[in-house]
Amino acid sequence: MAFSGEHSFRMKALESELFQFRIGELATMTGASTRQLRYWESKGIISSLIREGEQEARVYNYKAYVTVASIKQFLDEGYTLQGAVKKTKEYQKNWHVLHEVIRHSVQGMAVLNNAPAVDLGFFDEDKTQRLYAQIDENNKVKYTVQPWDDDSTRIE
DNA sequence: GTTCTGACA
DNA sequence: TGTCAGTA
Repeated sequence: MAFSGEHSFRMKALESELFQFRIGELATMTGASTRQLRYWESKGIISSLIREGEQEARVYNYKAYVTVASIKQFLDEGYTLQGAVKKTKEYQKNWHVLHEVIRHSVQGMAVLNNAPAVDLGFFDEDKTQRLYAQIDENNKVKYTVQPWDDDSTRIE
């Protein structure tokens, strides 16, 4: 059966400089208060992007989000701020592994057998097969390896 | 309406 | 850390 993928879009890097938010949004996203975010920044635990003046609104990037989300999680688990920061730093050393795997794996959406699928990229070194993930009626993830067809319609 | 800094509890 | 004040 020939592969008939219809790639609707390609995911841009999560760390894109376009992926930014202000303190209120970051607070909502992570559950941390704006007071905490400012306090942590004053302690050098987190950092926002460079501001023109002190009165300018803070802008955070994806890295700040991941850091805050991690600290907040450990805080909720009962760690002190100091402990949560320590834990976060320990994991932070290895985040590049998760980051690279995700960046190289999830390449976008595709349509397989008339059903939505996540394009997980090439399955083999020779780049002849591609891995796709789909979910069934019970939301269980199913993986499918399909021969890569260079002639398939693709939107870059 | 949102964010900023500083101050008080 | 929450909250309120007075700004920008």
